Amino acid sequence: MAFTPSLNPHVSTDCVIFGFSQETLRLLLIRRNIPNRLTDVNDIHYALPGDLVKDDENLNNAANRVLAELTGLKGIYLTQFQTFGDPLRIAKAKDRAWLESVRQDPDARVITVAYMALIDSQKVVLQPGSFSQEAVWIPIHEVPELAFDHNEIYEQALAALKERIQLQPIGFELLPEKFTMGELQSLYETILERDLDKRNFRRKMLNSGIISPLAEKQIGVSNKPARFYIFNRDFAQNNPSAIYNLRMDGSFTLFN
Amino acid sequence: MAFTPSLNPHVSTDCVIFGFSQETLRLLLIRRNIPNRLTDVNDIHYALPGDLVKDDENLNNAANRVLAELTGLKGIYLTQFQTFGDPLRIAKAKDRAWLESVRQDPDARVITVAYMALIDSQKVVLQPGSFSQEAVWIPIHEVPELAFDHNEIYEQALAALKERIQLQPIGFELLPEKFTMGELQSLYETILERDLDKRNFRRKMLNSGIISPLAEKQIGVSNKPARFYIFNRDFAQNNPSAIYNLRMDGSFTLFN
DNA sequence: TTTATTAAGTGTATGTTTGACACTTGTTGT
DNA sequence: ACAACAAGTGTCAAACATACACTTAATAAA
Repeated sequence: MAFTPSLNPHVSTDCVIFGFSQETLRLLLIRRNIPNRLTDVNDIHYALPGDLVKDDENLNNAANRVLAELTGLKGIYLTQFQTFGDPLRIAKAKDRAWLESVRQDPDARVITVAYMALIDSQKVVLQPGSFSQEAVWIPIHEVPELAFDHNEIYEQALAALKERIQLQPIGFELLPEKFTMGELQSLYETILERDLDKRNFRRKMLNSGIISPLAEKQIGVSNKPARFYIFNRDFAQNNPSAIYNLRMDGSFTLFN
Repeated sequence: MAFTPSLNPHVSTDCVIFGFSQETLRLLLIRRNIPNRLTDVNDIHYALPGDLVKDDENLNNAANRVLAELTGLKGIYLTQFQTFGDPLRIAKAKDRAWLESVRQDPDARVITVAYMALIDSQKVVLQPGSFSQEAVWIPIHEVPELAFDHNEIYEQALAALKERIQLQPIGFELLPEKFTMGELQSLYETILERDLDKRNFRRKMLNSGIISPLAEKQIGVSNKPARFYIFNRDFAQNNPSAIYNLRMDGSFTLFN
């Protein structure tokens, strides 16, 4: 029986992984050193971490596998946000030489399911990369030109993050267990790209019940030590919109 | 050169198409009459409309094509909301007999990019179906058991609709050009599954600037005729959160 | 022609939340 | 001691949310 080769596309996942440190939102990227045949100088290629989805693997598992291989972490906040499938999204790639060196068919169509991950970057010990790969944290305002359509994917992820943080208490995923009010506010200000009033922010957060103060305070800082707080994960799950001042009838308000 | 058959999955789009008529939110489904080999009685199978993505087609185009073939409509509100890719989502299908009758490899993996469409159901003249297919509007509370994992997809779509209508002025996509305040409120009440106060609803909608009153009123109704309003599409695009009482600093409130 | 029925349309008073704003506190470093 | 630094705190006015009931305009029925 004649077998007609399948024209089915490949399916991959790409992970847009956000971290937050030193008052800066950062992106975890893969860096490759690739010899450029023309210039004989090593080009540096950055890309979102990702991989083909395996035959027996569902999409979430594929994304979790990519994340775990890279960071060694499991149980991270990871959510699908959009699927990209332009027929030419791979063929249009600028680093075509590299593509040809890596794949049998550089023109093959690849549809990618993009995920957004939020991690406490302090937890991450970047894993030694397979191949000549290396993972690096890049501040979001310094993201270079990426492979394929990864710049677009990243931009969509950032937009999705900005939107979702206004609806769900996901900011805490980017902070350590114990955090100060200042860190929390700085995180929100960074993502939302605007200043928030310290007293109003504090009032809303505390009134919401979504965080609890600890007795513990900072030590060794050369100013008044800040109190630590923890995120009430259970409370948040039972009161999905708590931080947004949920009213009795379901409406709510966002932060000022 | 030996050719290894590709194990790549198929990729399809499925469309969850919502309409609103007679105070009821409805779903546009495909109905097939399939002879059941065992019972020799025709089974009725319902499914979400969908199709494989063609080689040269991007995902949005594929979804738009499915929608246009079914309804004859273009330029409809259509948005990707989630991708489903469990390896067994097709193989687990209950109507396996049908699957075997239709496809070479009933076990082949299919990853589907699900879209949500909102249409003014008055505009739709359902197209004569190809094959023994027929499109039908089913009230959302009467949705039967669907093919594959389509019940799950539909439920996710409904949840996404409920969430998005609280953030974006998309409800108008389900209404005719000219609508009454009562129709609009009824639509919101249906989707949000709760009653809204007539006076407060009216005040918020009008203050928002997102709709404008027309001189025209209902005729032939056996009660005080309602005024018609139109959706200010341009205004809404320039003021994305207008209906939610956007404050000067970006925060907003939802309907009460 | 009167009366009933139906849904549209309208205003106000009270409580809550927001938004704007500046000084004091507690720690380390000099 | 004191300088530097970020943490932490309270109030008032304006805007908004919530709750609530009667009048109006059309047709249908008597």
